[in-house]
Amino acid sequence: MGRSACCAKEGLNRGAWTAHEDKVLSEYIKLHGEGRWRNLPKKAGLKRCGKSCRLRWLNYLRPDIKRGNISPDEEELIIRLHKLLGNRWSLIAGRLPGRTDNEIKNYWNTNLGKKIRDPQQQGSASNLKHHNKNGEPVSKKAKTMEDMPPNMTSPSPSKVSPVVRTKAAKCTKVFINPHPHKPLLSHQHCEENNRGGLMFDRPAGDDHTNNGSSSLSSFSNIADQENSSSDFLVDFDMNEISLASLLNSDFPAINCDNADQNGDNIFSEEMLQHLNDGGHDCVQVQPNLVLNFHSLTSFLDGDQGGEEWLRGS
DNA sequence: AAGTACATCAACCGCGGAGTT
DNA sequence: AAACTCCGCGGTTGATGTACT
Repeated sequence: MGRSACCAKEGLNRGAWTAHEDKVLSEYIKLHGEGRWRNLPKKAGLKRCGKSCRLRWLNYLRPDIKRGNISPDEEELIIRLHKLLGNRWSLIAGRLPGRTDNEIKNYWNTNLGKKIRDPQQQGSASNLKHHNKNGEPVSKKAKTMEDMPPNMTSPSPSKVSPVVRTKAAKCTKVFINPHPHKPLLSHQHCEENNRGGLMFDRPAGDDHTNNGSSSLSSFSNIADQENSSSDFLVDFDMNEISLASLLNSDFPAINCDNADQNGDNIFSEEMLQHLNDGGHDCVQVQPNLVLNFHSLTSFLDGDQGGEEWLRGS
């Protein structure tokens, strides 16, 4: 059936994107929004295929991209979601705000896959890259922020090409917030993307620009504020959702005041029963049902609940 | 210092599904 | 219903960076 041959056209640029191309694409999408990828390059004046533009935007240029280290919580969630979903990277990425399917796929292939295959390796996979001759783990990226160049965008003297190298600065320090309810300048404090901009946490309640991804932003806000803590609570605030919507949602409304401190159950017994009955397209979720991060992973990790739930969708 | 091996990740490729004509 | 277009996904590749010898 009619396959798109856009990438096969001759005369189109391929390979690494230049800063100029990035700028053109970003500005076009800011003005006209995402979508209509096939016609986008022509209208934007880019010599790229639509697919390439889409990929560049989704994986790199999108403003809500979170770059830098995968946190231990994220890592744990990826592992559990992968156990449940397999290589459905886009679904897994949907559960990790700011992360792209490509990034998670790469992270899995380079770190977690090995870790899973070799369960003897304990601890964060990112610390298990290399071993010296004494068998001690040596992180290939074992640079502290002090070691980072002042500006990651500065091309090395030998590289004056306009091609953008899209390496994110990685942070190897862990900040523990002794006051978990105070806003925390967490790991993002030391993240730096290749465009040279430091990413700072937004003040609580600061309604930053979000181009229609409010639920994502809500989740990100909480994640930003309590990122290092594994016990942030996420609160469902909806009356009726479909399974697919739930799976693809980002657990939008946050209400920590109503959090069940035990946080053991994501869903009520009634709801789980409902889910396990199968054949239902929709479930009723009680308002203010409390979800905690570990509960989500526990649920997904369960023998029945998560899998049944997904099968139902 | 140079060469080699390995790790990382952005980008490409091909396919299938959904939507439209 | 068939033909077609567009989009998104997952697998793979290749350029680059880093560690080791």
